[in-house]
Amino acid sequence: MPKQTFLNLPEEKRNTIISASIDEFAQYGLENASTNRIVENSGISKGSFYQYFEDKQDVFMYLLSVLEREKIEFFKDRHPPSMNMDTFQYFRWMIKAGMEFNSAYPRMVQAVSRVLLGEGMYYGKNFAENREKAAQALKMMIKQAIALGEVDPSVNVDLAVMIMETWSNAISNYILNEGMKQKDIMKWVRSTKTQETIDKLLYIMEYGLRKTESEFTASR
Amino acid sequence: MPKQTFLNLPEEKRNTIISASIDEFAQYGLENASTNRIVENSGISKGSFYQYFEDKQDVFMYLLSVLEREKIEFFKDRHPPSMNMDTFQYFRWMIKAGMEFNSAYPRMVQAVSRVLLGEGMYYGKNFAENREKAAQALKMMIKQAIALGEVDPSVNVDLAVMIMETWSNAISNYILNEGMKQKDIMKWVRSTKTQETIDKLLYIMEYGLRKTESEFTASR
DNA sequence: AAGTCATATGACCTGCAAGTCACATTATAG
DNA sequence: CTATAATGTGACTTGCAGGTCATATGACTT
Repeated sequence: MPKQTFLNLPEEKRNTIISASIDEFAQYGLENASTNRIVENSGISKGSFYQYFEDKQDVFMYLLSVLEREKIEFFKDRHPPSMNMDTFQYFRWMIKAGMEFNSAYPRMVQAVSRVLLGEGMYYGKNFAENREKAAQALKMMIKQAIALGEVDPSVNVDLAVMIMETWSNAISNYILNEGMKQKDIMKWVRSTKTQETIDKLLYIMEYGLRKTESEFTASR
Repeated sequence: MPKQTFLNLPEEKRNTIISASIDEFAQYGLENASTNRIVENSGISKGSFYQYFEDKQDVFMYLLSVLEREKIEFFKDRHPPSMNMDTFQYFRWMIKAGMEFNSAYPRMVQAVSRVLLGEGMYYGKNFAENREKAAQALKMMIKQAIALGEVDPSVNVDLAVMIMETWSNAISNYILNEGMKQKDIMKWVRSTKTQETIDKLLYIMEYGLRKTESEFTASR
């Protein structure tokens, strides 16, 4: 975590540094990020950097914590529209709310996902707990869904977790990548077309790629 | 591509170098791979390395080409068991044959996927064509499947490609990671249990996670 | 004004990467 | 056996990384 010195800084200066760090991580990941470049781009000296942070991983951890705080804040007064949703409806709500959040903090989310998904896998177990937490929540959800008879009970729970994680990441990545190309990402995410794309993707997760008797219609 | 000097080398020496490179890429990816370490671990001198290859990317490209050659060789006399398979059956056969291949060259596949999936996304467009080729084949397959009424025609083709790529990578990664923990990866991949896991995963891709009237039974 | 403390600085250290090159060794040919 | 071409070598250069530290600046106290 950052040292007190950093927290004492005027907000503007803090933001400049954080912003430069986000850019650096988004472009180079954690391992290849350069403190020298961060320092240059935020207009502070090398020495100052090390008076603020332990090292670049410390900066990243701070980023993570900020993102988490923002997420809690964001979800604080957001609740599923109804109490009687099934697991898939709930998941859909969650994904969509997640996309709303992502489009509110696109650069930060991009930087963090790049590191977590790209290097987190191979980067010791620094982030293991981070993934573990999300996985646990999903696991609970799936167990419940099986108990409620919504998910095929013959599906191994851990496999199901893997599948939902994969889907969640894929959708998130897709929306973020496409969204970053737009001029107004939030507007784009909220557009009917994008929402329908998300619906369709989740529909496929739910019912599969194969054409069946009950068909998805984009209009509903 | 490697220089003639490398190709003139006795096979054994070539293999030592390639093997060291695979280990290096598998552990560090392309960007963070060190020619110094490769050179140490293969017992050649720095100078020799640069008489064999342009740089480490050159080595990796060679690895890619070897893998592709081996794959062509491997699939040369492997054909789907029947002519009247639908798209999903064909995909299933393809995935399973792919897993067979992976378990024949686990380290090489691991190194290559790590680089392609981990860095390829952000690494300029050096590998763009590589992905493009696979995507094109998938796209054809899906278009055909839609034409045959096997896949929901309302599904956007590019989305479907993304989904099948994602599934394919997820399964491949899962099997490779689990497989590397086993003492005999090929035996493990061929085991009934593993095959059933693959079947289940593909079944879910096909019919979705939601419990429906027609249920998958592991025994068939 | 003098003293004290937090903050800022950039030259400087070490370490390791990529890549080069003059020279040594070995193979091949005449 | 000698001359020539091919291959092998590792010390060296350059570049940039992470990280340190003596010194400077400036704000606040008394």
